[in-house]
Amino acid sequence: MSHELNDQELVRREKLQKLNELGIDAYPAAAFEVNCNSAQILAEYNDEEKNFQTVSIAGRIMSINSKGKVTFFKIQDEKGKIQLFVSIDNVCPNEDKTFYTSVVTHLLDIGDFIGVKGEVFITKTGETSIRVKEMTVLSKALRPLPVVKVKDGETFDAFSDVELRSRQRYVDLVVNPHVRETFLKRTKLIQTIRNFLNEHGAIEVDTPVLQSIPGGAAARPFVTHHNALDIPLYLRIANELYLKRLIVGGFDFVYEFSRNFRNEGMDRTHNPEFTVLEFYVAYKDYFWMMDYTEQMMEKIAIALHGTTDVPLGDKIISFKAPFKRVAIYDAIKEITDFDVSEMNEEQLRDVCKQLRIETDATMGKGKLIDEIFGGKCEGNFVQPTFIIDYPVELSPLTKKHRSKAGLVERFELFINGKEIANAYSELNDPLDQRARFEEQTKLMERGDDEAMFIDHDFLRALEYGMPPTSGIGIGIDRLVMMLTNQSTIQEVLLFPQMRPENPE
RNA sequence: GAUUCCGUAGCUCAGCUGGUAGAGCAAUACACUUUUAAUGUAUGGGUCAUGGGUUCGAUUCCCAUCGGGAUCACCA
Repeated sequence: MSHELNDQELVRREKLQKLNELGIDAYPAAAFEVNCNSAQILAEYNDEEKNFQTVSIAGRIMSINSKGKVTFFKIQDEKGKIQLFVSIDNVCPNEDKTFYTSVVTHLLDIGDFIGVKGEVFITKTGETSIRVKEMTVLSKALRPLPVVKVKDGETFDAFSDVELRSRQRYVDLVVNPHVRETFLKRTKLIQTIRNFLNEHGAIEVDTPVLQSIPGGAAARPFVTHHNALDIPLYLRIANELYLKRLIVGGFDFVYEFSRNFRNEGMDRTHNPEFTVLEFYVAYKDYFWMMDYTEQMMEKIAIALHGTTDVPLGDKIISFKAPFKRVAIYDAIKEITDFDVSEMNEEQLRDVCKQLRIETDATMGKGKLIDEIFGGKCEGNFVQPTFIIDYPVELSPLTKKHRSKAGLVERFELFINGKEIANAYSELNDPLDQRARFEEQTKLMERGDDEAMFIDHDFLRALEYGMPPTSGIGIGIDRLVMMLTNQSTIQEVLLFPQMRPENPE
């Protein structure tokens, strides 16, 4: 990709040339030994003890403020920023002052990486700084970085264009500390979950991303083709059926952070590829899973915020366990005043009409209930709430309710009106599972393009016997959104999907 | 997919009812040995997203295309 160079880019290339002429390699091969970082110095420097007198530190130049024979730089390393004090006499102790008058004052730019050695001190204005004795060019930047300035907490000229920020996340991360914070929190969230699961004996596994039957969920898959086998393959929409096969195989507690792919619309809460944590635990039911999920959520909130009260927009979300548990029929009754628990398909259609919910002929009883709940109810559950006991039609992989006819042992966790997790007492009766798949086939014939495919190998596995098991899928991207106070998914994905840029 | 708004310098933005563009930061040059949104003086930088149309003349009005945001629909 080439583009016409603007004036600033031309100047930087000339500077690179001049560095070369001075015998300075702007992209040296040798490692630069670092012995501390900016945050350490700022936190631990003691002006009386005079520690940090032989620091070696590296980073990117974020500002240059030349005052003649003295120049101040701010460099940024992974932990933050620190000021450098570079004076002509410190950096050029001998007769030859070329390094200062050419390199320091003319050939370095905002964005360049440098390494410095020197001693820490406090300037007249009270800023902890490094008095530089040696300076090494580590990498010359050929494009100008956006310059964001901050004073008294107010930000000037913020790099804020969403498209630029998403396409050039590397720039976004360099100049926007809050963006970096968000992604560090994402990592911490995933680590917290992984530790939590591992502490309880869970085994992390990898299952196929390329599947010949895209199962475990209802969604349109991406299709690809395998040349050697000459068969279509699908990018997974879920990994559920594979994890259950592992339960059959005798792993009693398995989990996977699964990148799933769905060929559907994109908006502020949907990206074509997204991350779901699924885990399955043998000999447990959905009640156990609710308890476990609460504990996990509470732990995550504390890990990221130090407290269970987490700000989200103008609300505070309390992740303090236990969470409220509401049966879906009770939720619908409470909010819409309709008792749909005994209704048939026709009556449900009538309710939808009264609630002004659009329906079509392909929708069965379960789907209609789902539409009512999704359209009128789910937005009401701002504080973490388990919605439980769904109609069987909606849940082809879920065990029938132990006491309530027509329902299954399923819950979804809602936070801020959004579905965060979906969990079941897993269906392990192979005959029932076969019947449910056949129901799905009927729905498919009726025109429901979200109905599930039959996976015969999965049925075979169940026929060998799967212990009673509870499993859950948790939308990690959305959970990160909740815990980092972000309203769009692209703010929690390092590289959200975008249309390709026009070739130049 | 539908509706709507947006696209001007490296970044953030002005540009009223049509007369080929401005600011701050960044950049260049000079001055300044403790600055901190440093300061002062001077200077350069733009096919106004792209392609058509209307017009004597379009950054401005109209149409199309490309890219993005928001809202809605579907999905997690």
